[in-house]
Amino acid sequence: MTGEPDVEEVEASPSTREKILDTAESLYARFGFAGVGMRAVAESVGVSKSALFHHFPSKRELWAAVHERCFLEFDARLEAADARAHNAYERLRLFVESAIDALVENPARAPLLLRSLFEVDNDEPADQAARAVLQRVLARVAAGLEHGMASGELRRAPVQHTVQTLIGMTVFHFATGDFGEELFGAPLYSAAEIRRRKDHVIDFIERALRVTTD
Amino acid sequence: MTGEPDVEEVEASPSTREKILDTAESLYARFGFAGVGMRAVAESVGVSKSALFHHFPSKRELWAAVHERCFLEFDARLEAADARAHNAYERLRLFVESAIDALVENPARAPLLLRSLFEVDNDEPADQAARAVLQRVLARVAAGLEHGMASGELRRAPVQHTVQTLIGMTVFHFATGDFGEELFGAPLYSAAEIRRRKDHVIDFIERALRVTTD
DNA sequence: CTCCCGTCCGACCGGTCGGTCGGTCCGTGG
DNA sequence: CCACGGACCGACCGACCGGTCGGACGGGAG
Repeated sequence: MTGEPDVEEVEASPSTREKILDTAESLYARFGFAGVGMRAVAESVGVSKSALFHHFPSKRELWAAVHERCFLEFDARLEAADARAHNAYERLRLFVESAIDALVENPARAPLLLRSLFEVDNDEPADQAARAVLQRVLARVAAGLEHGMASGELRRAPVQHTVQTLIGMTVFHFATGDFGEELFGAPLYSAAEIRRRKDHVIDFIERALRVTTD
Repeated sequence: MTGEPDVEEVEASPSTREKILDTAESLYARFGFAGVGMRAVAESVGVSKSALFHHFPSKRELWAAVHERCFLEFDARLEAADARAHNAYERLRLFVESAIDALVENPARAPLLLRSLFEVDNDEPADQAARAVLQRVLARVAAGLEHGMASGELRRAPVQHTVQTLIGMTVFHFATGDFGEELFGAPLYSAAEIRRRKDHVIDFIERALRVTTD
């Protein structure tokens, strides 16, 4: 239980395993856990189903691995933003910008993250590690908000509700792929539309949360 | 009363069909289309699978019927709110309150609505009717925002982005069932937490969108 | 009474699901 | 040279999938 025989990533075959994760990521993002069979993943990667089970012991663990990798990337972005910020409001702004950057860099991430937030896969032991990373990400955002409110830089508001609102404004928006494009009549992930989303979110949270001292 | 003109629904068997819709609604909300088999629905309702196919010709049409019923209820709420409002900001506030009321009345509605917004089931002919109702709901919200901005009651902002934000603040929040309760440490659907959510959303949109004339 | 029709059922169909198994191929170390 | 182990494959398993079919049951109309 403490430490597995083989150390972390052996990195012996970066190709196949990573390709499986990439492929499964986009498939799970589009169709969800139940909507994607191991055969579909294998065929899409270009390997046999047996090879897939050679790299991941079960479907659930593949799902969990995909999520954990996604959350880790997300966490790294927010951590960098955290360190770069000089005050609470700037931290909040950087959180939003880098979260959207991370979401936009890989269009599968938003739907994937959204699914993990509202689908009832929890209490699954295989997902535990990924859940832990996700909790870390959310705790970082909550801590940023709490600190800003305590110091008077941000308006006092229920922290968890604000976290939920921030997720809704960022993750949800970029998760509405086809529907969103139909609503906007333009590609959701174009540079112009991304910039507009960032500006809108930042404008919203500035008016709603920032305490103007000048 | 003897020979009634059977224009309305025959309503001969309100029991079974409605029970199927209710059961399928909560199952689809939790596990999605691919995650719920017809056997599971039938067993949960307490009828045979054949009876299920007697009332709905296919799984896809059951899915569509569940969604259409949900969206129609939603649309009725927003229509009532629309008629009750005396100005643009009050309309917006009533939209939020009645949307949350509709979401809270049946905990399956938020996840169901969320799924239909970001899952790629569109271009399915069976879902067309439900999609149309959904479009009507969104058009109503967009029209309310546009009218308010044109009359100067609301701050100018990209309408579609604001619609997305409103959905994110309401639907997404109540769709995060288990996860949300874990985050809040309290039942998401308790009266107190619902009130808090309403207050938070209304506070947010007031600061971000309302033009104060006084 | 018979006939019909809506409601519901058990049994069954071809196909797909996650997962297993035996075995092949190949690079590496002794 | 051979032995070994990781990567990979085709064939297969029982369970389950959406959907069909023939018939049972019961109440209302002729």
